[in-house]
Amino acid sequence: MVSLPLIKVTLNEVLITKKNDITIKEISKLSGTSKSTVSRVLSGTGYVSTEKRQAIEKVIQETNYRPNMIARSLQSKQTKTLAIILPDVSNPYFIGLIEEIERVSEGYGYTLILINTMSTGADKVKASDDPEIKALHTVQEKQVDGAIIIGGEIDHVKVSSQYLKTLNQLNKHIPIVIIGQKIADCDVIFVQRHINTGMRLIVQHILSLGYRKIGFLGGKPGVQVTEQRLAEFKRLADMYTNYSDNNVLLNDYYLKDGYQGIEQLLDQSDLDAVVAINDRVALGAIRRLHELGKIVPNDIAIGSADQFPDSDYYIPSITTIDQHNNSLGKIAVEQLIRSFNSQPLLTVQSDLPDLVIRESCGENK
Amino acid sequence: MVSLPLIKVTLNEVLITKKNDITIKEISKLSGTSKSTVSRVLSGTGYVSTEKRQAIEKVIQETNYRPNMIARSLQSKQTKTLAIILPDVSNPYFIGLIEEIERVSEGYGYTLILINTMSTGADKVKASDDPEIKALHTVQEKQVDGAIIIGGEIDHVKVSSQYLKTLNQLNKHIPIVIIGQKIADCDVIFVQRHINTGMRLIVQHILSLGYRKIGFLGGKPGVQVTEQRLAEFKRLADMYTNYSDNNVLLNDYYLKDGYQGIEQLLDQSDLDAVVAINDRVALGAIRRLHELGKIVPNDIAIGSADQFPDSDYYIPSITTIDQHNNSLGKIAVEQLIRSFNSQPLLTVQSDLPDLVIRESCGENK
DNA sequence: AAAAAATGTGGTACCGTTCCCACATTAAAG
DNA sequence: CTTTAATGTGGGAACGGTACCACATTTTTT
Repeated sequence: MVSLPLIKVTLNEVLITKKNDITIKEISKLSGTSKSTVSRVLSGTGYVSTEKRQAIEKVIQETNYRPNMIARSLQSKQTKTLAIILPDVSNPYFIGLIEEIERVSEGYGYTLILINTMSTGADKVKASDDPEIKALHTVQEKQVDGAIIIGGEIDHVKVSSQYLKTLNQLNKHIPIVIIGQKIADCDVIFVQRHINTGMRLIVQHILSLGYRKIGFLGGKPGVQVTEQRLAEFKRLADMYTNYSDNNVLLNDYYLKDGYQGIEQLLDQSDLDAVVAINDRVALGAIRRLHELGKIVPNDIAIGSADQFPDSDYYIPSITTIDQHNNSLGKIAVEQLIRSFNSQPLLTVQSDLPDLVIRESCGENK
Repeated sequence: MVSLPLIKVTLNEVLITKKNDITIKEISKLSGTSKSTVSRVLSGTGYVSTEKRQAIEKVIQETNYRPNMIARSLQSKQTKTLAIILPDVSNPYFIGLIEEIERVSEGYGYTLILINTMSTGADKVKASDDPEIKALHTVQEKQVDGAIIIGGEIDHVKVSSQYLKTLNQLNKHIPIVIIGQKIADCDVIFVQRHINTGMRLIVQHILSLGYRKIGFLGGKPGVQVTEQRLAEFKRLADMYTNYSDNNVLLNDYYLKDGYQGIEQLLDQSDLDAVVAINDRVALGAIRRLHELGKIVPNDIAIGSADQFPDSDYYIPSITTIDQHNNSLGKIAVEQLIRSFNSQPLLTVQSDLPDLVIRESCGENK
């Protein structure tokens, strides 16, 4: 099959003068002063005569000079850069967080390095090939001022000891914030959600509507968020319904997991309501049910424990929990900044998760 | 209202030893050699005796030493860093691109700096406050090796001259790739899609199903992609249907634009099919129609010109165009790398956009 | 009017690397 | 057994800034 030229790239003949940027030395020459004086003008500290200041500013203007942050960082030992490490940028949960972290960092004058660990195609042969450990190495090498880690290895119930060792080692040199549940033997700063509250809200809502045959769908086994939500689900289900392990199916967090999982779950158990781990899984399930001729919520109710964007536009719209995830991003950055300034970290207060009642669980049964 | 403590942050008493990283000098001292020899071991170039090499490697191992990339960058004049500048990370079109760009960059040994220009709350008072110009300044200061720009100012039909000036100036020093439609007086590398083909495919599909009263919904006026798609739509609609300007409503790219827009569009014109600018707008429209008691596609067909993830799970699933957006990310990075190596840029070939037939346009009318 | 303080300016060491060069030493070639 | 080549090693300049210090000039205080 011949593929036609679709993507056009303009061949440009422009010679790119690589990094021949103007330096502070040249500014001083052009303005008839010294490096020191230019530096003083740049930083706005120390004494500079109005005369020289204006001359220097004029030259800076004309030459489009901008200080070289690399040189500055080498001297000052700070890069004004934060790193964010996460396993999957395309996950809506992370996207909101990235956006928020970027926004807040920018406000404090920090630039963001993005490391997507799932992106690595490398096989996990040597420990140094582990993309998550590699990410920590990058953080160290690039001399970032602080790092935020979300999900991935540290989110597992059992964290690899090699990873934990590297993490603790790194944390001696640069402050690290983890957005996730606290783990033992790890002295980094944790910013965590109250997982249980959200799960309780959605289960109680479903119970209040009269459903008593409730299942649990999705989430990767061995991951903290999954296991904690499941534990809370079990606790409540045990209390108020006829709970059985057949009511639970764990696989993963994606659309396809809801899509494939719902069928299997209904095969192994007779249910009238299902709590999905998040809106994506819920959507997958709803879609599959639709194809099987079952209407949500009339034939079966689907609730979700974690709101993702857009789910209010689905048909049916999804009854879910707003975990106020994005606020975690702001807090994470702020704790990092406090840490830079040797300010004590605060125990932050925030709104509780909210139940968002929409269509997918229906009205009273 | 009292807000209960939800987010817990562990107060850690660990003193963070700021950036007292071990240096090459200390490695040389500990191993009884010189800076030069250590450097040679690190880079794997030049002559080093097996004896000394092993001694040095042992010390490196024990001390968890990692070379300081900042110092290295200052000397080598390359940072092994790329910047990606875009207006809105939460836009699904951009997310796929970010993921792909990160993946490919990582493969080439480059780290990614993420700059989200819409995130800035700053008012556009002075030109230097313009977040997009500020982003270019960051790129210059951070000495990145190359930058990729997607959307935003350069995607407008009329680009601000101040911005264009800054962009061209920057491009003299570092290679820039723009993923978007070519604009005049701009010598950066462009990677562009064939917008028209996709629009033609979806319109032809809708025509082939028998619809003749076709509208166009969504997209920000003044933005190239919108205007080009609209122009192609008009051309085809003029040819095969009874076209009127009332059949078109432009607003923006988001869910709410489809949601609000569809009602207004149907008020001003009697339509039996609508092409939305992308799947998000399509979903918004479908949701609103659902609330108004109109079934898609039975009462009205909704097609889309740009596929976003997940839209195959919607009810109804959306008939759309796969623009193969993600491949643009790979190409962008590769052109940048070629540019670093002074290799000529290639006119890349790629698959044509594909029509993805699903449910929202129905079968034959 | 002299002393003290405030203001203004350039020189130089340093940050942690790499790279070039000079100098040893050993091995191979004549 | 000398000459040349290959191998091995450390010293020091450079990258582009900042920060400290010494010194010169002006202004203020006593």
